[in-house]
Amino acid sequence: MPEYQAPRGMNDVLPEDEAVWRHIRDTAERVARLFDYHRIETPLVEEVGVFTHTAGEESDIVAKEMYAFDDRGGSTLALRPEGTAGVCRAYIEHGMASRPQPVRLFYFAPAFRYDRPQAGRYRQHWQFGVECIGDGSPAADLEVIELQRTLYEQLGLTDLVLRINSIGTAETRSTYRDVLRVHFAPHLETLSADSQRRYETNILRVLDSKEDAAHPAVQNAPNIRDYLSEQDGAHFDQVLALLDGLGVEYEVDPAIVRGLDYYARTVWEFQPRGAGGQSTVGAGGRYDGLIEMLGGKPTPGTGFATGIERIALEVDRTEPDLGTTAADVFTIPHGDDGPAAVLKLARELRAAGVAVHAGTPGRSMKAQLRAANASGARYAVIVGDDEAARGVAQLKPLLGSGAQREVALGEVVGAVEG
RNA sequence: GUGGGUGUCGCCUAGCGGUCUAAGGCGCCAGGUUGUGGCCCUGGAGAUCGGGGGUUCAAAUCCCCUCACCCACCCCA
Repeated sequence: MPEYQAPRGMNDVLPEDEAVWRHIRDTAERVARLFDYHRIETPLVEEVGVFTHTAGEESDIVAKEMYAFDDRGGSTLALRPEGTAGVCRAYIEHGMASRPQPVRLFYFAPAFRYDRPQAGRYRQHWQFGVECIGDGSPAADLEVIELQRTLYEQLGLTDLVLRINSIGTAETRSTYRDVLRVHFAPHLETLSADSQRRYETNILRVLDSKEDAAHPAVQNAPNIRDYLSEQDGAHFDQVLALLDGLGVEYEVDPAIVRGLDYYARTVWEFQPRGAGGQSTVGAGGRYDGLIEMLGGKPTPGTGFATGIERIALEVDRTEPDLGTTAADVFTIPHGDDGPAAVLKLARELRAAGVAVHAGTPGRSMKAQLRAANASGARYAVIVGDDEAARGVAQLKPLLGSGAQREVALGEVVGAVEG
C-alpha cells in the first residue's frame, strides 16, 4: 500500500472518469445558458459566520459536518459545506441588488462535509447549482425546477421522481413545531428512541421516521399545510398549478422538511424512483430570509444544487459509452534524425489544430506501432533517417484498411486534414 | 456519530493454518532476424497477502487493534 492515500471520503477523478464528468459539466453549463444563468465562482472558504448564521447553529452541516479552522491571522474560516450561502454573500458584497432582478447565477464547485463516507456520499463532493435571486414569485420556483428537470432529461436521467413540499416561513414552522410537540407529547413513550431524540432536537424529522412510519401518532400528525399562512398556502398552490400546467409529474411529500434554517416555502428533491438512502440526486428550495440573515436587504431567492458524483453513478448506468478521446496523429520518430524532424512536424500539425501524440524515440518500430494502434489515433506518421534526409514522412492510416503512403513533410498537415 | 461487511501485483481474481521461495487473467515492458500496428506465440518486470501487534513449531489463512472502502442508521448533494 502507498504511504499516502487521498483523505477519507475524498476522491481522485482519473482521466478515464473524466469523460463522464465532462459530459455532465458541459451539459449543465449548456442548460444553464439556455435559461440565461451566468457562472459565478466564489472562494472555497468563507468566514464561518456565512454558514452558521444561515444554515443555523443546530443544523447538521454546521453542528457536526463543517470543516472549520483558524487561519494565521486569527480569522475563523470554513470550507464551504454548500453553495448557496457563499453566492448570496457575493450578491450582497457586489451590490447585485442594483442589477436587473432577478439575478440568475450558477456554479460548479466542490463542497465539503465531514460525515461518514458511503457510495454517493463523500467528504468532498462536487455540486452544480443555480440561484435565482430577487424574484419571490412561484414562477421563479418553477423556472429553477424546470432548469433542473431539463438538465436531468438531457443527461438521460429519466427515472427520477420530484418530491415537493412547502415548509412555510420561519414563523409558521415555529408554530407548527409547537403544534407537533403538543401532538406527540402524550405518545412519547411509545415512539422509538430515535424519535424521542428528534422530539427534542428536530421534531419535524419525527414525521420522517422509518421506524415509526406506522405509528398512529405519526400517521395522524397534523399536516404543515394546515398551518401555512394564507400567502404561503397560495404560493404553494400556484407552484403546484404551474407544475401541472407544464405537465411535470410530482409527489407532494410532507416528509421533506430540509435541515437548513434558511429555507422557506417551497422545498423539493429529485430521487431515482424506488430508491432512498444516499440517492437523492439533487435538491432545492426557496430561501427568502437568507440575504437578510447575511446583512442584506430582505430579498427573495430560490435555487437548487445537484451532486455530480450522484449523477455520475446514474449516468454510468444509463449511458456507458461516452467515447474516449484520442489524438489525431501519433508520431513515430526513428533513427538518429527522426526525432528532430518529428518535433518540427508536430509543431506544424498542432499549429493547424491537429492533436498530436508524441511517440517515444528509441523504441522499436514494432513497439511504437503497437503503441500507436492502442492510442486510438487516426494516423501514424513515421519519420526515420531516410525520411528525414528526403524531407518526407510515411503516413499510415490506423483505423481503416487504407494503405501507407509517402508524403512530403510540408504536406502532412493537408493530408491529415483532408 | 452508531451497528455490520469487505481488504491478495496497476485492475480482476485463486488460495482460507504447513506443499505459498503466493497462482492465473487483463494491463505494462521486451522479443518472434534485418524500420511497420491491430490476432497469435515466448519471455520479463510487478504483491513481504491494507497497516501494526499477538497466538502457533508454522499465518495470506486464527485473534486483537488500526486504516480504507462498502452496507444500514443518521443526514443529505
